[in-house]
Amino acid sequence: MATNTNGRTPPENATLADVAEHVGVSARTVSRVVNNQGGCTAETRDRILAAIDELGYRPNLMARGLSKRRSDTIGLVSIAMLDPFFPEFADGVERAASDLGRTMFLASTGGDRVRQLSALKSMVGHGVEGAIVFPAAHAVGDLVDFAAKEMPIIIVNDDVQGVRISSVSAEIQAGAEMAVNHLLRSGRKRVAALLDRDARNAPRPARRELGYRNALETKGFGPDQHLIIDVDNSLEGGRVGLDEALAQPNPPDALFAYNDLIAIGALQRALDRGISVPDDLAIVGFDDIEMCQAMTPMLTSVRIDRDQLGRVAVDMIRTLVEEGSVPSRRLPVELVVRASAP
Amino acid sequence: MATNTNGRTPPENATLADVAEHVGVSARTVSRVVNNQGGCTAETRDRILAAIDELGYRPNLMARGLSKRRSDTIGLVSIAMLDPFFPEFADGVERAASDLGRTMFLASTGGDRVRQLSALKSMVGHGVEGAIVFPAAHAVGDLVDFAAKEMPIIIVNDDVQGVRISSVSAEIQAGAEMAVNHLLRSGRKRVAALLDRDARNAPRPARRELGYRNALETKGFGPDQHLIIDVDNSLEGGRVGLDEALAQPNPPDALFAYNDLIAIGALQRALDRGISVPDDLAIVGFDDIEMCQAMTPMLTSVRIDRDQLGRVAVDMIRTLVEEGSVPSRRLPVELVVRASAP
DNA sequence: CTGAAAGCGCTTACAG
DNA sequence: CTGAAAGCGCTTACAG
Repeated sequence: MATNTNGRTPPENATLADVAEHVGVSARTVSRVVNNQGGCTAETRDRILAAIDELGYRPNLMARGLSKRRSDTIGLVSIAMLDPFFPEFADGVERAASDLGRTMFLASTGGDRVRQLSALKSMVGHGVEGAIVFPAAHAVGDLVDFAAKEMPIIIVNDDVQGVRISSVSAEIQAGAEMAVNHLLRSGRKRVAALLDRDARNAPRPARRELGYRNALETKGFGPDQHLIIDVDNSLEGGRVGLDEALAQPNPPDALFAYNDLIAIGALQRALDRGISVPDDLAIVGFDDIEMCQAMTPMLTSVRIDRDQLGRVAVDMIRTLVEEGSVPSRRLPVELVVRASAP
Repeated sequence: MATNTNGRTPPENATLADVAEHVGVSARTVSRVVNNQGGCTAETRDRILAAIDELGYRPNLMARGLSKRRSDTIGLVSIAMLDPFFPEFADGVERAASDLGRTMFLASTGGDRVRQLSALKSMVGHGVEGAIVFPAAHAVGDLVDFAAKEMPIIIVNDDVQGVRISSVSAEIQAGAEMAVNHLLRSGRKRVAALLDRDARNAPRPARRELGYRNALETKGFGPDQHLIIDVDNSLEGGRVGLDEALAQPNPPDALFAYNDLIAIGALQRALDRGISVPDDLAIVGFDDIEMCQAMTPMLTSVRIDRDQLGRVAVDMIRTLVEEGSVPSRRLPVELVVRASAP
C-alpha cells in the first residue's frame, strides 16, 4: 500500500514513466529495478523504490506481456472441476505457479472439444507460458496442433500414446496391479472391475484395465474369469455397478473400482443390501480422496499424490519453456490398505 | 483451425496488420469485423473473415487489453480449493464467465493476507474486469482499498458487515434456523452446534451461530441450554467435536454442524462409538455436498446452490462494471431431509 | 463505409 | 551506470 503522508490520495495507476519522472531518471532505469536486473546505484535504487511505494506503482502486466510476448501466466484446462481428483491437483498447480510468480488461468471443458479449443485460444491470446490440460475425448489432435505451433502443453493423462506431447501421470497400471494382487493375496477368488465407461472407450486400453487383467493372468485367472463392468463416473455409477456385479451368475467376492467415487457408491449400495464389507465383499478404490477415511468401513485405495502431480506439471512446463522439450513423467502410487479390503 | 489448401503451414502469429495487408484494407476495418462492430460491406467482411481463417489469425489479447485497459477476464480468489464448497462454486463462476466470453484467473490464498494481496495485485495488473473473492481473515480492509481504487470486487460471504463492498451469499442464518427448528420439531431436546473455530473468531457473530441461537430461544431454550463446540473445519474436527459433545454432563441428542465435512466426521465417529444415528443422535450438516448421499444413514443438510451462487457472482461483477454499483444478494437455501435427521 | 495515426505501458537492443 | 527511441499488436477518436 502506498504510504501517504500528506493526506492526498495517491494518483491512480501510476506508470513506469510517472515513477521515472518523479525520481528524475529514465524509464529504462526504473524498469531495471522493478525487474531486479541490477546495474544501478544502491542510492538510485532506493529512491526509485521509495517512489514506487509513494506513487503506488504497480506494473501493467498486459503491457509487459505485450512486449515480452509472454505474460507470466500458466493455464490449467480441466475436464470437470467436480471430479474429486481435481481440487487437490489444481491446488498443487496453483501453489507451484504462485511460487514461480505465475498467475493461473483456469478453464473447464466438460470434455467438449469446442470448449477445449476456445479455452486454448484464449490462453494463447493472453500469452500463457504454457498450459496443463486434461484432454477432452477425441480432441488430442487439437492439442498436438497447439503444442506444435502455439504454446507449450503438458497433458495430464497417460492413456494418450503415440503423440508428441509430454505428459505427467501416475503409475496407474502398476497401481491397479497392486490393488488386484492385494485382493488375490488376501484370498479373494473372483475380482470384478468397475471401470469408467468413457475411459474404456478411449482409443487405447485404459491403464487400470491393463493392470487388472495382468494381475489376474499372472495368478492364473484367464480372460474368461475377468469381469469388467462399465459404469458412469459417479456415485450412482458405483451403485449400479454393484447391483450389476451381484446379478452375475458367479458373483464376485471383491471389487476393484476405477476411482473412489465409484467405489464409495458401490460400498454404499452393498451395505444397503446387507452385504458385509469386507467379509462378503472386499472393495478397493483409486485416488485416495479424503472421503475414503470417512466411510465405515474405511476404504482401501490406491493413492495418487495429486498435489505433487500438479507441482510436477508446472515444473515440466517450465522445463519445456527453457529447454524446448521435457521427458514425460510418471509418479509412483501407493496402496493404502484400510478396512474395506484388509 | 486454418484451412490450408496448398499444404504450406500457415505463418505463425499473424497480426491484425497482416490480415489487413493480405486483404488490402486498413487495420481499422479488420478490427471492426473482428469485434463485430458492423459498418462494413458484407463483401469486405467476408474477405476479411476468409483471410483471418487462412492466416490463422488470433487476436493478441494482451495488446487488446493494453489499449482497452481491460482484458475480458475475471478473477476468482479462493481461500481453499480443498474445501468441498469450492469446486461447484468455481464451476458456476467459470461457466458464467465463459458464457460472457471471459476467461478466468484463479488464485488461492489459504486465508493468508499477503497471498490475498499479491493475488489481487496480479489480477489488477492483468486488467481483470473484476474479482470475486472469499476474503482472508482480517484482510477485508485490503479488499475495501482495492474496490475503492483498483477494480470491482464482489465478496462471497455475508459475515462482513459495515463494509462498502457488495457481497453474494446464501440465507445462512435462515438455513441454520430451519435446521435447528427441524431438529426441535422432531422431538430433540438438546441440540449442540459444531461450529468452525475460524468463522467464530470473525469480528461479527457468524450467521450459523445466530440462527442456532435464535431457533433455540424461540422455542424457549435459554442461553444456558445452548451448547456450542468450536472445531476445526475438517473431518477430524467433526470427529473431535462429537467426542467433546458426548463428554458433556448433559450430552446432546442432536447435532447441527457448520458444514457437511464436519457433520460427516461427527457421523462417522458416532457410528464408530456404537451410537445409533438418528435414534440416539440426529445430525444435520450444511452445504449439501454430494457425499451426503453416500453416507449410511444419508445426511440431512441445508442445501446451498453453489453453482448458482457462482453464476450470480459473475452477474454482479458485470452489473458493477456497467452501473458502478450493485446491491448485495442472498440466495435462498433449502433443508434437505434425509435419514440422519428425519 | 474506410483510412492514417496516436496511444495504451511496458521491454530491450543500441549507445554512450 | 544510465538514456533516447523503437516496437510489441491492438483500439479509437478524428477525418474524409
